[in-house]
Amino acid sequence: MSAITVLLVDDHLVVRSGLKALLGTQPDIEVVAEASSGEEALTAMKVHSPAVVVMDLAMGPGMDGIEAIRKLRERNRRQAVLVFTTYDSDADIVRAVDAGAMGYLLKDAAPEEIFAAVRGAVQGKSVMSAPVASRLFQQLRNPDEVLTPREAELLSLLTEGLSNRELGQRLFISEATVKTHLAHIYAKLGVETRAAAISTAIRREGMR
Amino acid sequence: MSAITVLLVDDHLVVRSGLKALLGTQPDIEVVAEASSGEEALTAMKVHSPAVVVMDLAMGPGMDGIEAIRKLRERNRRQAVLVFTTYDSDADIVRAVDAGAMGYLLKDAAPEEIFAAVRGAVQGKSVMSAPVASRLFQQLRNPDEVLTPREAELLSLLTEGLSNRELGQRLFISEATVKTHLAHIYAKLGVETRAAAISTAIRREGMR
DNA sequence: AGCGGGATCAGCCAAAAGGCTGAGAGACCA
DNA sequence: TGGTCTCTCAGCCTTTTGGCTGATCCCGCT
Repeated sequence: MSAITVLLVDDHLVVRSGLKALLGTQPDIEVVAEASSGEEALTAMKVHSPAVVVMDLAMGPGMDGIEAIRKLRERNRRQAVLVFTTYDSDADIVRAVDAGAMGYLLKDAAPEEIFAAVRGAVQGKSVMSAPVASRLFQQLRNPDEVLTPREAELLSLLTEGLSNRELGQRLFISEATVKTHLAHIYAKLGVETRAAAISTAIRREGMR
Repeated sequence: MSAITVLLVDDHLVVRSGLKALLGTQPDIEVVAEASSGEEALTAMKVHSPAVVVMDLAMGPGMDGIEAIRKLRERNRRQAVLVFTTYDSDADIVRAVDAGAMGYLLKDAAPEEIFAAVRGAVQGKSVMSAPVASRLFQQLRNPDEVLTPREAELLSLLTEGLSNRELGQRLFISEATVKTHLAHIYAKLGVETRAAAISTAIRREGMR
């Protein structure tokens, strides 16, 4: 039987090289192409039609990983896309799965985990790293932690370093209301201070 | 002439694997050991005495990269340490150089750049990626805005959302001293509040 | 009609943060 | 030796933030 063909997409040559070396040790897996951007990935896809695409989410300027996944899936739904990234950001996980990713692996995953994910992907199985899975479950169990649109808006401004007064002026609400929203946001994020809120917002929601 | 011996330190197996594959293509460079944490690096150092250490700064829990560099240099100043990391954070650059790093490369560096850095390091030459160098130059032009190593360290912890008290405990200094440092940091960053400091630090320094 | 969630606001109080001035110890350098 | 820089600390005062309770309004759903 023929080997599983794989396309690697990552803007870091070192990471591609490492993945290629790791996957190359498996006789039933073959890396047939590499790409360093979303655009390149789409081209390589047409040329090689790999069975599985292993892709980093963060890819410098240009098309980001999520968008690339969506476009790949639009063109050919048979291809399985595995996300392979450094951070287990809540927002990214949700967006990636929503865009059609079959699996979500972290870069510190064990080689066996990566091999299993690639093999599973071609069979339509979904594989994800333990930390990623636990985050998803936690979100499903605690819908209470989902921010309302207004709260999200406020949090977004908060990450720009505004004071309560400034937030109020920007959103045309009183400082008291700002404080109420903030209290709710802190509770949902599980933090006590605005500094921690900013920090976790940027880290876990990918806000910039 | 014998090959340049190298120790790789990175918590991601994939990255180590990739670096090893890349460096392995060069006849005059030999990867003699790998480590996935600062602690492991110190041990590997004693056993193998490599000429060059290539190390990631961000390494999960435990000893961070900066601390590892400092300890490595304490034990043997002949070893050249090259930082090999994803982000070109101002604060990290200052701290790494202060700790004794010989070079600072980004993970999207070209292979030739990496080879040149390794070869340069054993000859005492300092090599850094273009974005890193330009940051340093910019800082040299505006010395007033350059954070001291201690300030950079504090700012780094600040972005994690700690309070003044926590910062003091973490750094073994009084809260008064923390406030003094913060005042200086705010002045240098051109902000008035800690929230704004965190925000600009993360945006402009690529901190995570 | 009633109920719940979201958004809005107020007041009170304690804790945290920030602005200011001053100052000592140690390192480094001219 | 003197000057400069960095790191350290203290006290005082104002502003900001956070925790708490309670309240009104609107909207959508039952």
